[in-house]
Amino acid sequence: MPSLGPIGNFDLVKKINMEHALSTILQYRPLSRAKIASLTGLNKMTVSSCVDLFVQKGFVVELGTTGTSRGRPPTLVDLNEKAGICVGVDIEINHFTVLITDLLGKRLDSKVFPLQSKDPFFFVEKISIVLRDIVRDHGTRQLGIVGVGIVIPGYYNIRTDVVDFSANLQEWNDFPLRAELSKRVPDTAFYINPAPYAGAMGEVHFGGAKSAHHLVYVTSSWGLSAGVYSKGELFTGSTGTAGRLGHSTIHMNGKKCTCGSRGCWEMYASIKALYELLDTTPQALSFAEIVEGIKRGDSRMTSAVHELGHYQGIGLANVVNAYNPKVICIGGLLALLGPTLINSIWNTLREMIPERFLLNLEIYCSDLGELGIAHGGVSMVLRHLSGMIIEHSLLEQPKV
Amino acid sequence: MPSLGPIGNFDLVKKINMEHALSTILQYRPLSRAKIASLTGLNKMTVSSCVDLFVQKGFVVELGTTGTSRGRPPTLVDLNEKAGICVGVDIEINHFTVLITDLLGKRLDSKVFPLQSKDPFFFVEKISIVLRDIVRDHGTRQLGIVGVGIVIPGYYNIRTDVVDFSANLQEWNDFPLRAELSKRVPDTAFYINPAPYAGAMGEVHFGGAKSAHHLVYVTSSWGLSAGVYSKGELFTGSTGTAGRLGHSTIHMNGKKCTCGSRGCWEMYASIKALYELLDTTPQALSFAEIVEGIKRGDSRMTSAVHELGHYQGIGLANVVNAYNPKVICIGGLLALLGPTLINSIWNTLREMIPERFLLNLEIYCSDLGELGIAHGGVSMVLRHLSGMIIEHSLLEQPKV
DNA sequence: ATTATTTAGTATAACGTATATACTAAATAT
DNA sequence: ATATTTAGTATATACGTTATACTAAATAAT
Repeated sequence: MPSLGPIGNFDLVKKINMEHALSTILQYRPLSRAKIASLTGLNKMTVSSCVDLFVQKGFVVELGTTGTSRGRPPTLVDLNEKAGICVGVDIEINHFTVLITDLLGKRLDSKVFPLQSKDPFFFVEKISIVLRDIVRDHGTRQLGIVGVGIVIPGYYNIRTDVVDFSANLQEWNDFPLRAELSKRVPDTAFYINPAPYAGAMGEVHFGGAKSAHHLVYVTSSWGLSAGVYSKGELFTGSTGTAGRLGHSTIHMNGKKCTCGSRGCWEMYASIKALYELLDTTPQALSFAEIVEGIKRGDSRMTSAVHELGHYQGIGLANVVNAYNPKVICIGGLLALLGPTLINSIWNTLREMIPERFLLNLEIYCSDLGELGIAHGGVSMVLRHLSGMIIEHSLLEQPKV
Repeated sequence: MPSLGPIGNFDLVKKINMEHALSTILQYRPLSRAKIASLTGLNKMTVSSCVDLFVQKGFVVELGTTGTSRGRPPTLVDLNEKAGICVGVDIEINHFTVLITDLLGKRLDSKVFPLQSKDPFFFVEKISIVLRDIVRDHGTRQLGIVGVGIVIPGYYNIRTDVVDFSANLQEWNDFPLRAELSKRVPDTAFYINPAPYAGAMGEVHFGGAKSAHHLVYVTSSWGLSAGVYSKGELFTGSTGTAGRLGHSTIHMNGKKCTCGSRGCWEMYASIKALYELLDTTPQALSFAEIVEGIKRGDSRMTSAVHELGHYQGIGLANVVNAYNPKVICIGGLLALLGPTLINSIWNTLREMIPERFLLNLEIYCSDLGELGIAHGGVSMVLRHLSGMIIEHSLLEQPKV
């Protein structure tokens, strides 16, 4: 049975219509009250009462009028993007990145901090200091810190609310990340997701997959894993480890993997595999040099990437079969290989899957760059923006 | 952006609360109005007004009072399961099964019809006659035919509304099944889904996965494919072919498959593969005899099933990684192999996936039997029952 | 220049649903 | 026989949407 949500009453009606009005503003901003009414189907008065409340609380601002057509010129309204800030934190093995944005997701500041220890408490202490500074600097805004999106290099158990890594960073296993953060930085909303989930959300919000209804984002770097976004929300599975594709088998009895199994996709289609194909090491040949070589048309590197693309294609064929996405986005370092990679992926896909099942599919490489995953963290926060604004708007409403 | 649904007004409030009341009746029936109020959080008067409307329209009946506790004895109300009927149609290659149930999904009648031709029009004409008879016999009930759930041996494109098979039954490709059915049997709701999707819904509604939030149902017969049920709804993908796992690669460069690719799961873990392992044919050794042999403890057959289970396990490990389900249900003929199969599946899973990711997982074989898939078709209809009852209840409401 | 027309937005009263309060109904416990 | 408890109903109230009538402010037409 799908859960039924809240019961119907005046509160709910008000909230639903505020949500309609606000979402429309966020999507079409700036626009007039009249436009909101026609877009949403809401009554003019309903729109006015909602918008006026937002304006009164400072979440929405009235811009001037702009008379283009006939009749009384409309008063444009827009989100007050300064009414609060969002924070995205991208944790990697040796460092973490903190990104601060306004309510539109525009970068205000970002900073990289080294992680000298693999102890999760070391990270928690360090980020707490950073966050407390941010709260001090921005806490006076109407909304203060809307939330903090934490992106972790592994999985987070959404049932038990603890970290669920396996191989790398074993020290983090079973660490109650949210609880430890909340203890140190109270009254702050934390949203925690694995990197590929954040990547998917970032692409939908900021990247090339805007408003895609069915997206699979594949982080391809030293490891491989996927974030699945479907019909407006993440597909997490029962505990939050859906999309753990790096260790799915594409070649049983194949190469031994660090995870203990054999023939994992990761062994054939990650950067590690690329270096094996090139029979060299990152020390001898940096990844940037490979990217450069591809652009130059270096034949040895190109053919290695083609072979890598073939293996990527085998795994992505499984992705197509499993999730039937509309869009596949390649993220991580391998995204820099661009069309060279994509082409050979397509070649393999066409060999493996009947044309019929490929008609509705696009594949592209992310171009959000360095801060892409941190922006994904911000998008996890922005997803809750309208709910938070509505909550604040209904707070302390003076009874007449 | 998640779509925002209807705007908030009195109609919506009424519908939401009717939905709460009715769903509670369906789930806890029979029960009193007071109990509905306490379970839903609705006001007593709200519950009364909803229930009274249902009773007046004949969808809900008042049973007698049952005084157990102190105080005025409650009046129990229950769904009037005779207020309409549901139809499930399970199409297979050579025949189709029609199941008629009451509003609780209880079998009223079922019948198997041969399919002498592979022409989809042949099927459509034949089922139309059957359905028109059903309409004639049951059309007078309050709801008439709530809907017809059609289960097809392949995929259905939910974007273009046409059949999307590939290899088997190529004649059906691009056939606009819903349109052709609606043309012949008007004013009837048709719900069309592939067999594994229906299987998943059937298990959630009638089988061993009741109210599971994350289920993957794997039909294992001559082919393999999966239906994914997550958080109260099917995971369909963008066109409706998600879960096409029979042709996902578990052994690249492996056995050539009928689909043109190589190393498909289906080549190693289906009944076809079992017969290859046993080096015999269905003519020489029926599947029923194999099932019998397993129960008897026949060592040759048992070891073949163990090996089959190993290959099933490899594919199911990929299922666990991809979808992170709480429950995996094995359906189709291989479900009859029961614990023998399940045990070796578990052995392989434990070799391939860290214990941490298996803690929240159950695997079982479906025991819904012969009519399981047809019941899945019925569950596709029942999913719309409360909505349909509410719609009918609000129809022709006399204005005061 | 004046008037008609068009579009934006507001004021006000009516509508309809939930809800609180007071009530009746019907049982058991004292 | 009375008090108490629980179920369910009757009635008045509260409140957000909504229809109607209105004001505001622009352009187009005369």
